[in-house]
Amino acid sequence: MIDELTDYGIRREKLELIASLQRKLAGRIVERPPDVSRVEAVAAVDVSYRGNLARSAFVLCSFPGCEVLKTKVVETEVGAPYIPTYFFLRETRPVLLATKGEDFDVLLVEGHGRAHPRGYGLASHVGLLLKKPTIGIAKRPLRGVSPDLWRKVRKAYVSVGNLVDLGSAVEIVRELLESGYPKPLKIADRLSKVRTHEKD
DNA sequence: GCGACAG
DNA sequence: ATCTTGTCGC
Repeated sequence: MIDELTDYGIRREKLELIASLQRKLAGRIVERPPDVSRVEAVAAVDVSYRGNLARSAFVLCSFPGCEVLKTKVVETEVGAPYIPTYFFLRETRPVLLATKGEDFDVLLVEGHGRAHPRGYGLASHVGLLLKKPTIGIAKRPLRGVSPDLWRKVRKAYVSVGNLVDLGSAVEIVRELLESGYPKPLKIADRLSKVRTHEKD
């Protein structure tokens, strides 16, 4: 871990600054119930890694019903290491690249939103940057985070990213479940791991 | 005593 | 996440 930090030039002081930035930006997250009846398209993004390459898959589904309307896969260089609670440093770029130019009402992000030590995970960061409703979906909770900040829906830990409230997030996620996990994310996960290059 | 922690 | 064989458990 410490090697990775030095490799990427991220020192402890730097992380402290980033941590305070997260606490500051957390205050800009808007938690309110969207008009779920007007949600027609839900998107999801997931990222897989191979060496120094990050492969992001974007999936757009109808809502309700969850029929796949569009899929896309893009690749970019990995720019940061994975550090617990600083996951957004590594995955924001790949996620934004995948959603660039796309339209949707709600975005599902693989990772936490407010269910984070500083109330600001990847899903919140992406939601703030895109100014769009985002929901954080994770397979495990982060240590020391209040249970009030997330809801366990089958196999998924759901939390507010931005522009939604927890109740609505849960309501939306419930509609998309397939074997206990949001279908759009399952598809994105699979697509992100699909081979795109002959050399694979 | 160290480390535990989204992907 | 990714690397990787067989193996323990629901």
